[in-house]
Amino acid sequence: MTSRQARGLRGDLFDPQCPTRRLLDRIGTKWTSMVVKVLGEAGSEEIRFADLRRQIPGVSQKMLSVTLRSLTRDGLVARRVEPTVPPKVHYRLTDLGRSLETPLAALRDWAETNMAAIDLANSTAETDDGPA
Amino acid sequence: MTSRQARGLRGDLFDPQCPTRRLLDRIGTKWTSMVVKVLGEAGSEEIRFADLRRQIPGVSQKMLSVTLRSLTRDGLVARRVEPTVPPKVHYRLTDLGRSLETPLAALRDWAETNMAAIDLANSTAETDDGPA
DNA sequence: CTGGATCCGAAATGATACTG
DNA sequence: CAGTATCATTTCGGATCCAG
Repeated sequence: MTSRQARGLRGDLFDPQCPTRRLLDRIGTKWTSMVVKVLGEAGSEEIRFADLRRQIPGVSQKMLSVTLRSLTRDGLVARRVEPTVPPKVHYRLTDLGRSLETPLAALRDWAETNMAAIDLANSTAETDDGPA
Repeated sequence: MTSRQARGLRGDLFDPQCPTRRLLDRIGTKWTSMVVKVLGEAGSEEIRFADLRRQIPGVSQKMLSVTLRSLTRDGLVARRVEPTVPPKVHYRLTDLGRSLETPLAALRDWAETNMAAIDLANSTAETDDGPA
């Protein structure tokens, strides 16, 4: 291992170990932000696998499973199994997961405010009919 | 090619009102956040392609080009060409791009604060043994 | 110097079937 | 119901070559 971390590399977005880069790698995956959002809106209430899937249209069983396992491993989501037949598995955000909601909400807010501008920029670039 | 625009038949067709997903698609790509950060730290100063590349260790010429083109098309980055020989191309954040810095900084702050907890959760889960 | 075009391998995603 | 395994497809990222 390098000693770069010990050098106080916190802001170094360029290091593969940079926390921001790694965080973006995680929440940048297709379904993660949606899962966090759905679980976040549920507050401290738990949601079952099937319900979660129903609330995230388009997600496959596999990808939801993969996403949840990743989030659980990261300590952002808590998983509780009811050993019944058939089994029921409940998910909820941990405190750590809930703490992510604030910056994620800021990003969401920015997105909702500015995606229209981005779309406009895209359509403008396509037609290239900017002001003469 | 319109790789991002021409795909809307499956992924986000059901979710046209969630721009967050699309934003994360963009800033989640490997080099975007780095480019935004470098350009952001430069303030309103422009940075040339080669300088940008030098400040982002590991980025290939192609990916920097692709990333910049994407950001430019999105209206987050402004591109100015000096028609000299050899040509010089300068980049800087637009106002829209700079506005993204705030939520991005919030995310960065969260990452720097909490990635250690995520790493801890991971190592705990891996051994499933827990520290005695 | 800039950056587009193309080929290739790796990783993410998705569809389907199967297990406990 | 929840989750895994397998296979096919798509996308991403990197290397290289080529053009203005």
